[in-house]
Amino acid sequence: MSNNLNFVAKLRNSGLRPTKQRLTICEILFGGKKTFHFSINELSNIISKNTNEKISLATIYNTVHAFLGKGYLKQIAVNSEQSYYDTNISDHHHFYDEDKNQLIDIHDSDVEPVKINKKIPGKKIKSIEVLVKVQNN
Amino acid sequence: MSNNLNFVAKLRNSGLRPTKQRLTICEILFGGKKTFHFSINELSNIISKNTNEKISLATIYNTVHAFLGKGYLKQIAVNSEQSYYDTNISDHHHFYDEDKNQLIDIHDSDVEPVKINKKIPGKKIKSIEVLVKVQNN
DNA sequence: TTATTACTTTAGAATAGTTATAATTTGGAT
DNA sequence: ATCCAAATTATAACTATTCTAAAGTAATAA
Repeated sequence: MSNNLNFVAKLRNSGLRPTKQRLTICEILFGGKKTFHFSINELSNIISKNTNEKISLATIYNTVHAFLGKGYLKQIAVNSEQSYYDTNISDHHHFYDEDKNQLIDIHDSDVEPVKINKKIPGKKIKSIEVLVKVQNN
Repeated sequence: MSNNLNFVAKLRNSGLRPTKQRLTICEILFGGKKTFHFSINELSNIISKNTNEKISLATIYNTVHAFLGKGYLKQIAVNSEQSYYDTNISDHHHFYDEDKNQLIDIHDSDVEPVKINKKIPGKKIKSIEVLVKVQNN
């Protein structure tokens, strides 16, 4: 609850009304010390467990999409039946544990910068994502 | 049709019965000079257009999964409503054109090798995929 | 305040990709 | 030719996501 005013400002600054639902979701996504990865379903469960409020799935989808659009979240490319998001929007990459279906950060210091020596005419690079799939050995 | 015997051998070697459907799909996937990317839906359309046979969707899914499991295909990590596969199983990476929903190869010579200086205990690296998202500028 | 308006939330329907089911067919060994 | 396990098939079921239209709420101006 402590960051509430910050979140109100954050939302207002980006043209999003600070509704109760959005503030609750902000608190969960950005109110902790650590960043984390989540799917819509996982976020929904976190909301249920940590609050008394009930936020509809539609709103969760809407909010996550809005936050994505504003750059407050990053979407992570994994092959999975569900989409994964990251509250850590800084440049970094991921391990994907195929046994546990779990994402793990690779700190930027642990990867040599990826250099692409090719361009596509008329296109600009929006993001570079490295996914390292791992499995039990 | 020329490669038919090769495909029969290829399938037999991996413990898959060389059925008519699988041979047809082999011909389409591996019979051309160029490798390519496809979704299940696209593959289904290619089959319809290029052959007189009708292969059920279930079989297409089954076959693609079987080929994936045998390492004859690679799955590409993209955020999309559908899964993408690649007949080029060599190490290489991709551009993803978000405007056209289209994958484009990045030849290995166009990327510095990605070096990961971190390990996960008990896990081995299965693949390293770089996805460069591009959009119109 | 209150009224107005545009934005949000919501439940539930609709959609799309994928997987499961159960019956039929087929390949390959005997 | 016969038999059995494997493969194919149509279709049902499932799951993630998006859409819809109605009801609620925040911001603004009077």
